[in-house]
Amino acid sequence: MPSWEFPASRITASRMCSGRRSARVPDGDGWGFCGSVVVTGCVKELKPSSTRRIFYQRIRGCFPGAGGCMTGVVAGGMRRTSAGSGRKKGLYRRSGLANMCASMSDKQKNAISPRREEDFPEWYQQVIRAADLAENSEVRGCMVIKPWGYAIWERMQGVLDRMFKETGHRNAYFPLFIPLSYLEKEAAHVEGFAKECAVVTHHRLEMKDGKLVPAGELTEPLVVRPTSETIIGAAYARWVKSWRDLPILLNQWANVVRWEMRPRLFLRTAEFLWQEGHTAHETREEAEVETMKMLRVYETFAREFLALPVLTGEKSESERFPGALQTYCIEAMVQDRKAIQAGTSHFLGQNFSKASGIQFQGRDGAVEHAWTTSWGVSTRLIGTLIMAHSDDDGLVLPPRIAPAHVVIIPITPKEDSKAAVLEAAEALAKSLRASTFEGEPVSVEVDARDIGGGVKSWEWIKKGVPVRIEIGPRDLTQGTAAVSRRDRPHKEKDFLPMADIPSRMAGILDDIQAQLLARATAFRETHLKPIDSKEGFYAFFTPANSAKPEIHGGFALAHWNGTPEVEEQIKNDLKVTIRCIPFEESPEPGVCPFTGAPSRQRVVWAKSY
RNA sequence: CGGGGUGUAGCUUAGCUUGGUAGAGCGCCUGGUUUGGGACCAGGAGGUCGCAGGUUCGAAUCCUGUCGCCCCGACCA
Repeated sequence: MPSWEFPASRITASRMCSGRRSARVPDGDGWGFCGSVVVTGCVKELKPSSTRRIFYQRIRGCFPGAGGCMTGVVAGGMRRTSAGSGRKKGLYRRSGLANMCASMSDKQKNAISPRREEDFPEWYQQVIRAADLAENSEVRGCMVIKPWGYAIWERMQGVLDRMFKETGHRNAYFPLFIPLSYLEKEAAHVEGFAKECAVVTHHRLEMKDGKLVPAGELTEPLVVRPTSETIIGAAYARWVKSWRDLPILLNQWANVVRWEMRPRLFLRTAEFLWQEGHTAHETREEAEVETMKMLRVYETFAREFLALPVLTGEKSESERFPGALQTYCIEAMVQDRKAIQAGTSHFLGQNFSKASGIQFQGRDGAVEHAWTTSWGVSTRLIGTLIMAHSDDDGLVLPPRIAPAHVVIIPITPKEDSKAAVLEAAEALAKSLRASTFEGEPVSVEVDARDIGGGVKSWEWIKKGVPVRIEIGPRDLTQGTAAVSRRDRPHKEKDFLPMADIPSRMAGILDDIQAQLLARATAFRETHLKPIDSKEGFYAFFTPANSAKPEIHGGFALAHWNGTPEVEEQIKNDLKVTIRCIPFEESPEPGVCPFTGAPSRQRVVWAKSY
């Protein structure tokens, strides 16, 4: 086996025009390498104006024993060999080529390639793939949520559902299809959702020339729900007659469809899973209290279970839910310092009750419109979780939301001790399951598959299981087991007395949970900055390398004159928006750095998902 | 919708300029050796080269059309 030497520092990740993951090296010759590197096509022109045409060239080397292929891009002199109309295969051909090879001494240090700082969006996709959470479906924008990903969602559902019940809500289910006319009822709502609706126009298929074609056109098209305010509003209108019928406090777990232009797994998909709470109240105050109460539920859930410190506040007018009077949000910062709206709670006023005719006779006998709210979180929380905590070895799950707390990996190098090791592993699993964490039995997986121990460990690292326990023959004689934590470097392991492990597990899990929250909080604090000048603001949000922006920026706390025009300008200039107007006990007045106009308080600005 | 790319096995892809039996690595299967951190050896399965026409004795390769996907923009609680 040859050894692989390469100046790894000179490779940086680059998103090529083909969209494939690559590595980039400076052009030049003479980088020695040994082994087979397969050169494929040219993908990007480097210096079109140079006398010698230089291109980045995508290369791919397959290295025996590397456990995978390496991709890279190398610059070399290229020539264009053919052109013409139509599809061009083999447009570019290799003529000169700088030698290159990826550093194999650097291989497998991390499970995920590229690393976060190299290419955050690509890293995100690779984490999902490595942890086996989900994959893209054949229908653009839709995803298949695989068992491990769905298990996380089920955990979220379980906790949230309990919290909703504790706050007096019950579950119900409303139809997927909404009559087109319902959506027309609320003007702002139409405006907000019309552009991304899937519409059902037929109810039958007929065979024509061997092809199935839609037939049986509907008299009124049906919209696949992008959200359910209108159809639930229609039901509430039927149900509410008297003030005694109020409040109605319902939630539904459902899928919704919004035809997104640019889907990303979990973050923005055409179809996604969520819960939507819809309540109707007798008074404005009651509805406002409800809106805020559910925001607090989300905030608590994010902090206590997902280990996500979230900012809470109100959305500016331009970010408000279409049809709402006020939209409140929880806003998280993820590791590329961007903001992500992780949940929203809307005070809808009487807009929807007027649109749907939710009327009741009040205590004074007068007919009034109900006051409604809606609030929701979605599978986007999974994406948020991934981007907030995961590292270059894959997913990192907070124990309180992890589908499994512990995985036990029996190490069975010798046939004669194998049975004893497996038995010990099962015994430990049993006693662990008898112990509790947060009032629930500790959930344990025993991975007894007959494959290499290293492979097995890495699989669970990538899946983000909080605690791994290895048990081998040596442990049997010593009465110990090797305990590793996902929040610590993967090589680190504590040999704990096996008998102590069940009683200590809850403490370990608690500590991991706390560490993740502390880490995420410290990260956010580091990248949350008060900014008072326009120059400082623009500098904060301008990457040093505009061609391939590095991770930069964060949350800027800046004053604002309160007008949408300023927001619009900033958005156009920097792609930065107001994420929320934080709730302030005592707002600090100041001066809008963009206009010089007076400002009531600082607001949170950031780039966002 | 505009601009730019791309399509060969589950994944990453070679082959195309110059037409002649479709190759590789990873992954997968089988057997053996292994196993305390991403194993090795041997054997094996897997491809109507996106689709449809055309040129040709012969097309992954040339031509025409078409579809999908990716990136940038527009758009987006």
